[in-house]
Amino acid sequence: MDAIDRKILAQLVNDSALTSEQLGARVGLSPSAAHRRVKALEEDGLILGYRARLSSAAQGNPSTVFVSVTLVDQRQATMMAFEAALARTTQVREAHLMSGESDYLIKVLVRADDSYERVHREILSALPGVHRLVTQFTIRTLAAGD
Amino acid sequence: MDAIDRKILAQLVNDSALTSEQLGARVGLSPSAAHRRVKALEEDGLILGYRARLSSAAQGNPSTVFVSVTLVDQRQATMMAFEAALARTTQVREAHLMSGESDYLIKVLVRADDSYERVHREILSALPGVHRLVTQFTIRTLAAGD
DNA sequence: TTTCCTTGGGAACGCCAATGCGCATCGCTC
DNA sequence: GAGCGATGCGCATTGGCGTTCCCAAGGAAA
Repeated sequence: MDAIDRKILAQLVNDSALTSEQLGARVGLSPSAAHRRVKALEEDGLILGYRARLSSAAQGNPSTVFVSVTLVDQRQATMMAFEAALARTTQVREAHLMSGESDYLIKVLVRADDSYERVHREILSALPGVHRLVTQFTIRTLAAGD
Repeated sequence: MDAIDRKILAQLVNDSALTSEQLGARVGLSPSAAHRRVKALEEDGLILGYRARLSSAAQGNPSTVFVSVTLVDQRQATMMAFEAALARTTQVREAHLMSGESDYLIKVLVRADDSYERVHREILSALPGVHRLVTQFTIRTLAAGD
């Protein structure tokens, strides 16, 4: 991990469809050297994989909702069951165990052809161990991060 | 946009390094047909691009912090200046204009070799138009979403 | 100084992306 | 119901790029 590796990672985070030739030109390396670096970064586990970035339309023009979740208790079994159920939902895109008032902060994407009322009732309220849900609606998202 | 296109998008979101042959096999199409579909999805703007997914180590083993931001006022100039400054930071990975108490909810990644105290003092507090910052720390992140 | 190790560039090889072609299917029109 | 255009498939081909080889250059250790 030197300066060139960091430049390579920065480039590939922006656009992983670059050819080795283009990548090499941007970081000051020959195509073969750049390619070798990338392969090494993959094998070292620094690059986990590659994924397509979808337009908002391709995701159903979703709106983002943040929900603070409080569980009925903080026993390990309760938390594990809750987290396992979370992983099976498709709407929950992020989940963080939080310090402070509530237990979890989750980010939920609600498709435009769906309703938050339904998601709240059928999905979120149905999660095991949920005691309280506090919803924060977003008006506009600036940087999605993904 | 039919069922096959949706399957293709689902595959490429998970792994965009698939060859056309692999992709075709997974969605029930020949390599050439799968390739044509992908190109069409790109040209229609449904696929915005491709990016590498980095390991936590490659990002400096960061911890996630959510910050609720209240601005001094909600004049358009104030909000635009704040948002423009946000876009220039590297630590802020997500930003949402929110309904309710505070104006923005932002997700901040703090590298393990950095300190939130410094980020709070030198970066967040320095953003233009900031009136109040309320920080929520994460203990553990389950699904990063990106 | 010699040797080894790392990392670079250049070139050959093989695979896959990219495209043209023919054909099947579907839907519209007469 | 027959004809026709459009759409989208699979197959085959080509060319570009990923992949891997080899060799050279530089630095560190002996």
